[in-house]
Amino acid sequence: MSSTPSPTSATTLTPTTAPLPREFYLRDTAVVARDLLGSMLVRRYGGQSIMGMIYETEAYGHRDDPASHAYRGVTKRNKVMFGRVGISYVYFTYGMHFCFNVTARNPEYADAGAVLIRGLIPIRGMDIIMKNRGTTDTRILTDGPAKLTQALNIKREQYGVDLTGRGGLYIASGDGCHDVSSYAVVRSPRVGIRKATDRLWNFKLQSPGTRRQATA
DNA sequence: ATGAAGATGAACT
DNA sequence: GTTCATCTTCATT
Repeated sequence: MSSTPSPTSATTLTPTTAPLPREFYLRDTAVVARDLLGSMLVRRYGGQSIMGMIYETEAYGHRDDPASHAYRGVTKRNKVMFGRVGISYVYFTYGMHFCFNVTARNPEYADAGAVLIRGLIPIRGMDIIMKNRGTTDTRILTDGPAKLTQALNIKREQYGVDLTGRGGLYIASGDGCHDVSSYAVVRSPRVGIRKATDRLWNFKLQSPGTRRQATA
């Protein structure tokens, strides 16, 4: 990923920290995924504050989406995908990694759905992020779904957390931080899955002036 | 009880 | 581009 927005360009202004309201997540999951680009993931614990701007997301649907955890119906793991929207869905994968999603769906036709957060640009709490990640290489701090959970200390305890309040973990509007409208949004097939590759449900912000990459 | 796949990352060639 | 570290979840026996 050579064309992601740079950390320095996003830290020029102070962002708002107002949580996105519940209604934000009561829309088509893919629309929510796209609209989350440019918003802020906020983490507070131990008296410290970490914030990152979301630049890559992925939508996962309900029973009609064979790539989704919700495809085969409710299980102990995925039950929050069928509950209230705006809730944290954290799951463990590959024996060592956590991934972070926010539940979202249009209740008119979907009974489940979630948006996987795949990439952040660090905005605040760089020292804590580096400590949590065990590296000072700013290029690789939060550029993957499991890297960002490690960077923000998101684990099983954050399963089911309400992301619409000012708690220890929430998502805020990015208003005032960065003019996202100046970025292109690139749509691609979802990463690491082999089903439903015709759905372009991976969304990425791309810096202005960067050539759009071919996406099969 | 058991097995296979998996929404991954790091290190290496 | 390849390999491996490593284990939960779910489906099947």
